[in-house]
Amino acid sequence: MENIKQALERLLGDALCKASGIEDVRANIISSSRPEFGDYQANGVMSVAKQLRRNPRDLAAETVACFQGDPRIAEITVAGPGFINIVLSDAYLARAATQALRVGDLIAATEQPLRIVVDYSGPNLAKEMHVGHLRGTIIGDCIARVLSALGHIVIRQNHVGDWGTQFGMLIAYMDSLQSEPQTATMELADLELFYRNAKARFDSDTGFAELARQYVVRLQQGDADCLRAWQHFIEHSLKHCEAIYDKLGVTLTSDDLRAESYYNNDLPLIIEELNAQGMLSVSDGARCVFLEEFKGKEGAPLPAIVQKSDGGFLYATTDLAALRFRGRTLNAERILYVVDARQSLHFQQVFAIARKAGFVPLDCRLEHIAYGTMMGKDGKPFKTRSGDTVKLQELLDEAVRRALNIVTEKNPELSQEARDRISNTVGISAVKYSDLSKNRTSDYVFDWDTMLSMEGNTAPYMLYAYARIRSILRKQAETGLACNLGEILPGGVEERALMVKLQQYTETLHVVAVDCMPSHLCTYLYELAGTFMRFYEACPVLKAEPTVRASRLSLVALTAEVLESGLTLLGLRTLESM
RNA sequence: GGGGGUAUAGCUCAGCUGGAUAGAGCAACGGCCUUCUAAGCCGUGGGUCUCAGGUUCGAAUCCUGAUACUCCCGCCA
Repeated sequence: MENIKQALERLLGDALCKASGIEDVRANIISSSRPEFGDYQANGVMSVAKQLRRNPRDLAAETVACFQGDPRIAEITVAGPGFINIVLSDAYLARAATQALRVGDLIAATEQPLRIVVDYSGPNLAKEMHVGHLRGTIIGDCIARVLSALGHIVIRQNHVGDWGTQFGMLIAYMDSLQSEPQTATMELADLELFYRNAKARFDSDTGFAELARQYVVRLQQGDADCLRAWQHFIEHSLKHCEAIYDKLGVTLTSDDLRAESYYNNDLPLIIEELNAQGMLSVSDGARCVFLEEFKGKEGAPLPAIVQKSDGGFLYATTDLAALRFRGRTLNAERILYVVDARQSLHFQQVFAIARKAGFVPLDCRLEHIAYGTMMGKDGKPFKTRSGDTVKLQELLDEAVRRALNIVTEKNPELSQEARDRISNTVGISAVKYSDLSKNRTSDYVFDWDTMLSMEGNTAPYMLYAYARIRSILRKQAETGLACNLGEILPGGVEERALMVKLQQYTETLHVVAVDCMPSHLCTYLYELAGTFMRFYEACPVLKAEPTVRASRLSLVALTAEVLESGLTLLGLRTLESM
């Protein structure tokens, strides 16, 4: 269904076409930059006027004259050098809010549902998840939730790293501990330690290193003992991931797993197909694909290596196999790779090769949803003092601990159980929000205080707004007085502002679905919460006279629904009280 | 050497793709709890949008150049 922004774009676009005599011009509608300019403004007239060398104010006036009128619009005026300012009618806003509350469909589904593969999280199972895995996991999860809510068919793919040389080393090490099972179990409990110990042994003990290499070969040849050991290790490591997903509230399940090893048998076929199409070249013994659009130094062609000189395959090969699977078997129409921005060249190459080789249909959209690198406070790539990464588990524990301190300070009367429950939600939400609210594409500075801050533009602010709302509705229920929810009436400025904001929820989600920027949803929800807070300060609900009370209660109920929906799409849990 | 990215308030970041007086939060200062949760609300101060040019009615946004930081560039993922 068309939202108001789309409707304005269409109506004023038509008017602008008539006034200018040009087909296909955009009215360029945005929500107004300042409240005195109305609710929406059209910025498109001026660029068209420029094109036609016409006076922009005259063209704006003509556009308004050509505008056929619409009951949803109360006022439409030309302003400044050629802006068109639009004020929505109070009656329409109240009616739209009433309708949304009554029917409960806050989100207008897309008119063109697509099969969309979202590849995200993809941790390396050789190690424990660290803070660097946070972004991809929660951004991907948010995007998947939003696309799904808009009616797309979303296929989540967790492309975990479970294959390659390091696994030979790890299972060789695990076997070497077989004689002391207790040590093995203990070390496996701390994957990071296990990896470090294995690596140390690998680096210092040449005999062990040789053994590890043999394990890799045996593993790839399908040796049953090796596979069993590998399976054991993978299952163990996956439990770590699942514990994190569970704690984070990420929707990924074991059904979404499609590990690197899944494509193992496809890898030789990829080489064959590329070869059959004449796309392969051999350079220094390695099999490469050279594409014209990628140039290295002095215009020299830039290779993408798909098979090493020793016959081994590389991650480009695996990614090609995954693309082929997604294109041909999953029948994806859009494929999103939520992966670190540093891999952008890699994906450009892989996408180009896959297209040329016909692994994916021509009209399949391939997008690298790149996110920025995590930096230290010094502006250099992030490392702790000891040179390690911060485990994701540690970050989440610290977040919950800090939240508990705050909860205890603010609400000492609450039971231990209640404080634990609240601090768990507040702490985890704060971590997720502080990441989601930043521009996905920029690098970001990892800092405990920023990451775990709970004031201002943070998840706790929005959870607090939500809890206040629930509290009003609870109090109303406690009075035992009947109050018919449903009819929302035009009200004062704060109520009006809230209604305007509420009906912008759908248009926000459509933007997020296109650009895959969860930060836009964060900004919207933050503004919605702020708008509600101002309404809350200015407009008594329960103490208002009956007609106004019923209307305000309905508005409050609708705000609760939108906030709850939006926070859920961000992947945050809500609280009834805090 | 080639290519990509970033540079906005003391700090962390927005800025809807060229629009109106560049916005938030934190930090600082001041005001608001006998009224639905003060994790809140209102107000004050804080800016050469890295620098230098250019394009035009109009630039933080586009183009050119410079500087700083960062990432990637044939057998790791």
